Amino acid sequence: MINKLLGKGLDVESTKKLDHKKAIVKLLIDNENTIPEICQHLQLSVPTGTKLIQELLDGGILHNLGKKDDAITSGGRRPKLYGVNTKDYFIIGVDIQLQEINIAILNMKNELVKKTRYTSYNLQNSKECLQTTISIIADEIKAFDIDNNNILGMGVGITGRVKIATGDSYNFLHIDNKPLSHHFKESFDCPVYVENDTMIMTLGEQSFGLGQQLRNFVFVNLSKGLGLGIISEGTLHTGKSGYAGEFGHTHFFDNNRLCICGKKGCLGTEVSGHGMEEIFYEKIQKGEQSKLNPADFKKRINYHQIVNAAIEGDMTCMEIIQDLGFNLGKSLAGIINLLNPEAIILGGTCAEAGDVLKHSIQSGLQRFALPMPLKDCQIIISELGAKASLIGAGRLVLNEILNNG
Amino acid sequence: MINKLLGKGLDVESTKKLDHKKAIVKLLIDNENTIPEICQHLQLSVPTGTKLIQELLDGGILHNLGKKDDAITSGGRRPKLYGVNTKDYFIIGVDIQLQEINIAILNMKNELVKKTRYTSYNLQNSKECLQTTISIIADEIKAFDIDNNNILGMGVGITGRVKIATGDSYNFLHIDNKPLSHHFKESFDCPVYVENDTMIMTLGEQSFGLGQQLRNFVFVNLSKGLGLGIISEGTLHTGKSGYAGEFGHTHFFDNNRLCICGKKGCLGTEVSGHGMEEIFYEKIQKGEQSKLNPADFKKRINYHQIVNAAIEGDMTCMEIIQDLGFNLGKSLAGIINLLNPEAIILGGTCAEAGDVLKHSIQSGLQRFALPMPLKDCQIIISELGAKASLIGAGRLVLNEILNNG
DNA sequence: TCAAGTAAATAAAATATTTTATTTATTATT
DNA sequence: AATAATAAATAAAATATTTTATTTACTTGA
Repeated sequence: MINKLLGKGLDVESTKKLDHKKAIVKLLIDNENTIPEICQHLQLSVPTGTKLIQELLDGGILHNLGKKDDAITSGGRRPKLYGVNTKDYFIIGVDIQLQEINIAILNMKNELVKKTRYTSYNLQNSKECLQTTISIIADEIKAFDIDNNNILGMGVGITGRVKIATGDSYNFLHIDNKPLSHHFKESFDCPVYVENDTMIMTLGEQSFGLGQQLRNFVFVNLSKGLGLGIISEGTLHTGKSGYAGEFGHTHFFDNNRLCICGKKGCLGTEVSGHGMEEIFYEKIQKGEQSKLNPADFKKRINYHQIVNAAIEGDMTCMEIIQDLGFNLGKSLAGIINLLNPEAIILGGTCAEAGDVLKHSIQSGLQRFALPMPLKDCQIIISELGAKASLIGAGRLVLNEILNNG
Repeated sequence: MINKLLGKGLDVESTKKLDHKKAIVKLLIDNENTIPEICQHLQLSVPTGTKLIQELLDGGILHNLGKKDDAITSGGRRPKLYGVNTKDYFIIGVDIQLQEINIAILNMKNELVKKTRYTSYNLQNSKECLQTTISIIADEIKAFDIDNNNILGMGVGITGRVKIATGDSYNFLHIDNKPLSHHFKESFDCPVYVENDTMIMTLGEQSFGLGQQLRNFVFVNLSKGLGLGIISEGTLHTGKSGYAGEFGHTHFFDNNRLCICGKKGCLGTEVSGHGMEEIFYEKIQKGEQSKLNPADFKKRINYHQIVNAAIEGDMTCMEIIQDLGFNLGKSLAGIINLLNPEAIILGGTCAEAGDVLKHSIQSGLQRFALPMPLKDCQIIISELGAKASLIGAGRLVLNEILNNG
């Protein structure tokens, strides 16, 4: 699909030309630009740049956005602005969590056009679940009424371990011993890329706001579990098999809590949504008071409720968040010493706790990180929130089709 | 200098042509190659490749190495082999440690031609020490009788925090508030690049043997202190200011040992050469026996002696190494979970302990790392040993002059 | 409002690169 | 040893790209 848009028809185009075209599109995803700017950026002469852009306009992938109206100028002919076509081609972003699934339609600027959240979802490693998942996505695509030819690709973020090279999700939807991407490709007939949720959120942060400028940062996904995404020298660090970022299983506590990984004392046994719930119930058992009284609820109280109660000032819940934050800070101190990042971006559902969490993390950092790298590192609460995964999924597709596709 | 060799004379050469030439030289540093191979690798046609190579031969930077004699062939004209000129141009590698300084002459293949070790050296942050250092290096250059025009550059690895972008070493030889690279440039009149010793050793490992093939690995510099170098997705991770790798200051112990960083419980208080010495004396004080009897030595017993005694079977010293190894393994388990590296390369002077160390590290890893990433990761003892810094220093210079210079 | 100045876009000329064809060198086979 | 097969190196023709010059479009300031 993308190759047709880039002008690769029956006659073979040189790889170099194709690479240049991809580079132009990649550049225009994040910034509208003029011909001279584009040419300077790509080290091309204006005539060749113009020719390539003309071909891309003919292919329909780029749009002429009219003349640039710049307030500050020293005179001269006003250049035309070019940008990607945001109206005709789309990417499907899918975010598969344990108890919900989010589906987005993104345009070529990696902007969310539509986003739907299904909360009555239950992720499992079964054929039925795969079928349900596929039909939910299919319905969403149908509802938006896009021609299949206009779908550039699908990006999928899923919890658990994932090998991006093969599109294999090991923990969930691993059916018939085939990669998840295989099943999705069969159903949707477009390029499909699958990644771990934390990785994809990290990509989302990288393609948005502050993250764009940062060559080295760390994204903390504090949800039911605890994961970490690393942007190292500008690229997502995936490691040999794509398993990087399993921060929650660092040995940290001398506690006796058994982790899902089979070990004891993992950071994630206390520093995670799951850990918050465990600790909450222990506190209640010990007789501590909270506005969240288990007797008032049919279901087990979950970490979302604890976070909200803390925000509203509930002392017991606040304590839980603050203790968690301090320990997270203590452990992130090691990360700061190790990676000297420019920022730590706090994301995941627990990041909604906001300043309560941030300040306790900072106390932990202050105590345990080296002063020099600590000074280099900002602590930021993610502005993307739940959108991070979907934007990241879009970015994953754009990266892949414009690098290798 | 390098630009003259690359053929950049009075007439301006295009950046693209220069980039191609640099890419050819970069390729030929590690492998001798034929024209067709080079052209395929760089996506160039044979005629253009041939032309560029001819120019590089004229410039004297490349050599024709005669016909390739390949045992396995399907017939056909035998191609000529080309490689970098290893006879006329050199790089100076300098490795500055607390109590010794090593100076090497390297050829363009990043091979050690000559190596000299000065053990009566004492690194300090004084003008005198800078003067001594400069004259030691100058003598070494004079002794080898190289024309200054034939020195491509100087790479310097120094202990302590270093900002490579400016060549600033903060802890030592920081004189007149000017970067160390400035002082060296003044004295030696060639490009000078300064980096932290662990970083430069990591580069050394990357440019040698197994390291060349690895996209993700971690180098452990276990000497007097404990540092870590990270190759992430093929590039050295330096972090925002170049402070990355301060693994020794991760909070790890509940001990009361004060670290030089001012904190207590740092990993390096026990897991490091310095820590080994402290623990040794505590054991002796407690009445434990060892073939190393402090009464027999005038000077304080140092970690080199402890490592050697352990190798020779001394129980007390063996215990020290094994305890250290287990704790190092436990802490590296976090690194394996976090980075999913293909290998951990053990270097630094303590790595001479060899299998005793390796096996105890592996017990720690086995207990605390996640099985999947652990399976991905080999534990290797560095084969370069003390040469790592010098080879890394050479690689640093080659990288810099062939990327930006 | 009109020149003078500035910069983008286009056209023409000059280079550079690639493709294709040819020649040369080497190996394998008869 | 002669010939066919194979692949490198070179030469010639075909493309592509860049440089330079020219034209067009817009801004500024008299």
